[in-house]
Parts: sequence; C-alpha cells; structure tokens
Amino acid sequence: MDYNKLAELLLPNTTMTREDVFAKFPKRNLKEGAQVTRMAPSPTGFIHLGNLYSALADERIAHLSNGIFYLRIEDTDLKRKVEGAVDTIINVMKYFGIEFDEGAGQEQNSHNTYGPYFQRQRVEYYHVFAKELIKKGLAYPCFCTEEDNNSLREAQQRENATPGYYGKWAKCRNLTLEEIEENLKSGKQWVLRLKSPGDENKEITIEDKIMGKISFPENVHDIVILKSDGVPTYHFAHVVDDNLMGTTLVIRGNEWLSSVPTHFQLNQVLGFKQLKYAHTAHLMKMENGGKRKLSKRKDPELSLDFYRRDGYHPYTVKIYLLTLLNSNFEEWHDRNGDKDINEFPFSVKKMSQSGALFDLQKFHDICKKEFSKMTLEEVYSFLENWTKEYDKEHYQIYFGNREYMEQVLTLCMGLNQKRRRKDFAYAKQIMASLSYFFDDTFVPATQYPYDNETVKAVLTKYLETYDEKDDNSQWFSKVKVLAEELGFTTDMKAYKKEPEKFKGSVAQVSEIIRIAVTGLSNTPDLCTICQIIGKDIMKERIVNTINSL
RNA sequence: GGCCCGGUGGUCAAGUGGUCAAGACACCGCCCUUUCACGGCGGUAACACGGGUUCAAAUCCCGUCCGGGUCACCA
Repeated sequence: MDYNKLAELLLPNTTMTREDVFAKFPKRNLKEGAQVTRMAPSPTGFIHLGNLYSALADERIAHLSNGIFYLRIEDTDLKRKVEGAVDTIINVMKYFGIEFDEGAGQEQNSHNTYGPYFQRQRVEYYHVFAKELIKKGLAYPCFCTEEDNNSLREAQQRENATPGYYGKWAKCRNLTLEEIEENLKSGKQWVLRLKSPGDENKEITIEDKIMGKISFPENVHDIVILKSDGVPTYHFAHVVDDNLMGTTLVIRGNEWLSSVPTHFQLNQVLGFKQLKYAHTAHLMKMENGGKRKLSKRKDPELSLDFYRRDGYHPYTVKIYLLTLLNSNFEEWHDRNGDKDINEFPFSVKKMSQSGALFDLQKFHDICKKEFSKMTLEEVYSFLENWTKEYDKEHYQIYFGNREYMEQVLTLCMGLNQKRRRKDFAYAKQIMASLSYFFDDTFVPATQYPYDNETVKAVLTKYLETYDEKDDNSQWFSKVKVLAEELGFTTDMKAYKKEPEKFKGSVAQVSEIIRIAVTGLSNTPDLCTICQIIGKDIMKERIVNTINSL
C-alpha cells in the first residue's frame, strides 16, 4: 500500500510539517523545576466542586514551582458547547481565588503564545500529526457506520470476545487503496483510526505521581483519532496538545486512568516524550450506607452555585478543598494561622489515592473557624455583597444603616470578644439569624414556656425597672431582683440539683424576656440586644406581647 | 464480564516491619454559664476476611470479599 498516496488522499490540504509545528510551539523557557499544568474543561460552563478540587491542585503545583497554569478549552464535541461558558469558567475560578496565567480568555497577554487554546482552532496541527501517522501506516480510514459498529458489538458479545475495534474485528484495517478510493468517491463518511501496534500480552508500566507504579496490558484497540468532521477525539487532542503546550504534569480525574495505555501508545507512535500523570481520586458522597461518586445531577453541594447562593465564603471552600487534597494542610494551617495559605508546601504525593467523602459537617466546622478569624470589615463587606446579590429584598433593610449593622455583627459574631463565637458557616445562615434586629423582619413568638400571668408579670416588672444606661451586670442584677420577687430562684446550682423545689430560675425569667424581645429562645447576650435595638423598639415589642396575652 | 485502582473508628486521615495504632470532624459525659454558642476536661469507637513470609505484619506476598473507575465518532 502506498501510504503517502493514502495520506494525500485523506488530508490533501495539510501541508505543514512536523517541524513547522514545533517551530510554533518551542520548548518552554522555564526555570529548573517549574511545572506547567492546565485545566482542560469542555465548554459546558458547568464547573463543579470536583473540577475546582483538581484545578486547585493544578494551580498549587504550578505556582509553587514558579511555573505556568493555563486554561485549554476542549471543545472537540459541539454538543457540549454552551455560549459564554469560557467566561463563566474563568469567573467562577476567579471567585474561588484561582487564576490562570495563560490560555483561553488571556489573549491580551503577550506571553500567551502556545495558543490557540481552543481545540477546534487547532485542527490544522492535529492533521499534521495524523497525516504523519497515515504515511507511516499507523493510521487508516474507517468507513464503518454506527450500525456496523453495533452489529460488531453484538457479534463480539455472542462470541464472548472483548468488545472493540481491534485485530481481526477491525474490518477497515486492511482495506486496499482501491477500496478506499472507491468509498471516498462514493462520498462515504470516514473516521481516522490508529492502527494499534500494541500486543495485549505485553505490559506497559507508568509511574503515576499519585497512584505510583501501575502496569497495564498494551492497548490493542484501533481507537478513533479523527472524527468524521475531521476534529480529533479527546485522546488524540490530549496527547498532541499537552506535548506541544509543554505540560509537565497532567493532573486529571481517576476516570482517565484506564485510558493511559492508549495515551502512552499515542505518545509512542507520535514520537513524543511520555507525559507525566497524576490521577486524582474523586470526591465521593455517602448514600444508603455506601460511597458513590458525587453526581452533578443529584448532589446540589457539588454545584459551585450552591456555595454562592447559600453564601459560603469562597476562601472557606478553598480551605476545605485543601484539607481534602493534602491531609497535612489542616495541621499546617492551624499552626501557621498568620501565614498565607499559598505558602503551604502542597504536594501531589500527599494526595489521597482513594476518594474522599464530602463531609458537610467538617466543611461547616472549617467555615466557622475561618469566619471567626475575619475582621468586622471583612465580614461586613462579604455579607453585604452576598445580600445584594442573593437576598435583594432585604438588602435595604439590613444594610441601610452601616453603624447599626456593625453593632449587630459585632455582637452576633462575637467580634469584640477574645474568643469569637463560632455559630455560623455561611451568609444565608447568618442573615437569617439577624432578623429580629429589624422591625421589618422581626417575627413575634406565639408560645411561651410559662403561663400568661407569669409572662405578663415578668414583662411588666422588667419594663418598670429597665434603664438603657445600665451596663450588663447592672442589667442582670435587676433581672435577678425581679426574678426573686416573682418567686424564681437565682441560685442556679441549687436549681439544677433539684429543679422541682422551685417555681423556676432566673434562666426562665431571662428566657421570657428574650422571647418577647427577639421572638427566639436562643440568642446572644440579651442586654446588648436591648441596647442595640433601643428602648423604644424593645418596649413596643414587650407591650405588644403583654397585650396579646 | 475483561482490565485498572482502592479498603485504618461514623467521616477525613497519620502510618511504609517493632507505636499502649496519632490528630481533626461528628457523637456522648462533666465543668463554665441568664439562653445559645465559645472554651476547658474526659470518653466510646478502627487496621475488611483467610492464609502465608518473619523473632516480629496495619505495613511484604497470595487468595477471598467489598467499594470505585473504565470499556463511544463524550470528554
């Protein structure tokens, strides 16, 4: 077979040579040890926690080594394309503190020289290498239709053979040049397949940066490398691009592990240096007592929108991901609270081989801890931005008066205390807990833990003695006096020992007041709440309560 | 089903031949306390199973079981 003729027949318009291509993609000029990593999503625009998880690993590896982290869009499948996806991806990543040095969306940068970063715009390059393979007799056109492939599968099932297009099953493998010309002339669609030189009895071994040494049988499948529209499949595009673009470490999900033999072989036949890989474990979720991969359809916590909508601080998401990524991060972070997390010596080797379960409780704990380290200024602006975007109707109510809101936050988040409160994990939760500070959102209680007469008596006496100038201890002394007058004990120890001996304790008295003023039985310091909302509002709420009984 | 990966408390995990098998989250108890938190102290709880190798095995080997991934003109 005249392979040169075949090559011209199949790809007549490809005139560039391998050398021409290499001239456009020279070896990167980087310092010793600098790593080049990439995020390579398809342009659906849907970025989930798993993407962020592995992108964070990419970003850390690149930046810790003074290397490059770039964005390449794998748009070889038109069905996956969504308008505006690239901007979405870039914005989402930015929101979570991950920025690209190079790639799609960075076209204004002068050093953005390994593009185009959209695979559809690189078709001419793939064709150069495809044509080379044809010339070497390592690739051939396949005219099989979908039906052909279906019946192939059925036949293989009947014979209990491994499914796939390979060896003796590969019908188009040995077509003559004449047959091919004939098919082409009659306008039949074709794909380009690799003529796999693999031997299933031989093994290849790779050293995965996370998994370690792994051996596989060689690939024997004549995989499609160019689809009928001339666009490459993932496998082919990946191998060509990561070589041309100088990726030093391909970090990708576990689901790719089994195609390593294919990629290894592609590298080999193309005469490239083998790529280095790090296959990351998936984020898992517990369900019905078993672990399973997080699914974007079923699990809202996988969608990054979820974190934005509920107002999780992006920094806390990053911290959580980092603790999953490198188990020694948490300890490091605790010990080096003053250091920028980017100083953490992130390592691929420390990444787990098995899938971590997404643990909402653990995540919340981290959120609370991180919130407790933020300044009033940080907390305020974060909440303000969140409310502006996700709770518009309450924005004016909550943020109309900055000084007031600052007082509220200072109290509720314990900002003026040595030990901060750690009640809150996300904005939605915080804002919901603040409603009683605002008349528009205050919801009076309908139930009291005591009979109406007692409640009335407590509230009436409380109003009589209340003085807004009292400090906390003065205020509480008065509550105590009031409690005793009404037959409640202030001896908490005695009360706890034998509660049945008393009508109740000062704790209940406080509770009654608390409920009347806030509508809730659990709140931060009551005295301060009364000071913040002011005597008038406090009085109004109490009077309304008395009247309603 | 073939191939590949994994399996330490409920969860995330240290661990690479000798430890009473760390730590964190969750849970429980006690203390602090006007509620809720915070904080302090303490506690329950694990090497999937069976065989080897070895003076010694969570760690090395084999088998079993369980979980996951993958077998497209999708990535």
